Amino acid sequence: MAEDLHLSLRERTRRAVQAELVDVAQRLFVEHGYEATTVDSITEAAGLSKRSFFRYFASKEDLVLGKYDLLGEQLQASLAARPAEEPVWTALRRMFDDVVTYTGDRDNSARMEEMERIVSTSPALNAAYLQRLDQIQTGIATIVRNREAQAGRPRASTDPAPEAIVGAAFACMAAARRTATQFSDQPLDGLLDRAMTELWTFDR
Amino acid sequence: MAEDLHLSLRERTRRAVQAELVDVAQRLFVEHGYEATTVDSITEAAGLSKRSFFRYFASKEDLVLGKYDLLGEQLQASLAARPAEEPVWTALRRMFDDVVTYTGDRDNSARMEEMERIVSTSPALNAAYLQRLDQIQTGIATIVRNREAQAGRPRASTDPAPEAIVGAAFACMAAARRTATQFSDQPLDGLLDRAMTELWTFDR
DNA sequence: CGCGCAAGTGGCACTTGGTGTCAGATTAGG
DNA sequence: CCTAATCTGACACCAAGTGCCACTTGCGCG
Repeated sequence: MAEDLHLSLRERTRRAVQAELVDVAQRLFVEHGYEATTVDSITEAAGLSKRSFFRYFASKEDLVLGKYDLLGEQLQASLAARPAEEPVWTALRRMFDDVVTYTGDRDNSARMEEMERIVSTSPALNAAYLQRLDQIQTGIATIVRNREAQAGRPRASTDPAPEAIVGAAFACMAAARRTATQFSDQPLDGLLDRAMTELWTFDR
Repeated sequence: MAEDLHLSLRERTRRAVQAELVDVAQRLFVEHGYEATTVDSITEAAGLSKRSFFRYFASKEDLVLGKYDLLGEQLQASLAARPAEEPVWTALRRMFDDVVTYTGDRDNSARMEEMERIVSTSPALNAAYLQRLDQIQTGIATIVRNREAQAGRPRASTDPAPEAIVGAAFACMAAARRTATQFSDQPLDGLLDRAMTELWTFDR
């Protein structure tokens, strides 16, 4: 990792410990399941106290879902970088490109799938996951509002449309992801394209 | 309540106790907040043991969110009752009519709003709420699949569109609800109509 | 009517996630 | 090298659940 040379020793060790904890925990989760793996057993396996564990992660969930905070910022940045005159739906589709290529990457996909199975297995984790997705959507929606204003189509604050279309885009993503995990031969980008295109072909 | 005369005494007392617990708990939640209200304080105020509380509700969350299970079945029934030749989007809009009129009812709206504020205030509750919504959507999506097949447009199981459109409809509902709670003068049905109509007017 | 069984209840101990506190070790930086 | 900020482990503590057991209460049945 060459991207954190500028960080202090403390920060580097902190990240190293954090990564190690995620690694150890993930192994245990795969072996025994999320709920059955106690924080104590993780700390024991990693060789630090329970109290210190909660200094690295706010909660057991946070250890699994922490990366999604980063994802949110990444998506926001991607959308903000899109040209203002681009249609909203297209911009949202392009915004997803990062995560699509990331999950398509062979190196990460194995770990990712494991984690995904763990998340979808545990009700508590799944709930927390949906919560984070919801927060991300809220952030994206305000960017869409800005875009609309910038493109000469200002939206009243009583107009639910921006939140609605962002929610629709994420719904397409969720549907595509679920289908992709169920039928592992289907590539995610194709499914996402399909979902986001077919949505408009429904008759109403 | 005249609808449970046929139930046994045990079942009736059970429901009565359950309702009473919800009532007592809600009062405490409003006064002190959800997290700050312990199960012990609820059981103390209601006059039964903690152990029995968990025989009435699987969890503290369940006390607040239990009714959403009912809502899910209700929505499924509403959608299933819609004529098969009706466009999907229209059917989904009509499906929401029940919940719209229910929340518009002056009697329930006060309690409902309180509960909604409690749910949106507590992260844990909010997460569990989203989880339940997600499950409801999954159920609705299979019904949409059946409808499509029945209307002579069978969908392959690798087609993410049904989940996507259901998710889009629920996204509109969520956006409308949020706007409605923020601007209390705006009626929910109008906002929902607006969200579900405007969604298609976005250029792409 | 009363008897026996199923179901409901309370009390208690226990597990697990998570927090407050404090005293001691470690590190940064002048 | 010394001091102040930071990190750590240990311990006590709280709240949400669960398992277990003894006890009571309502229900069906002869």
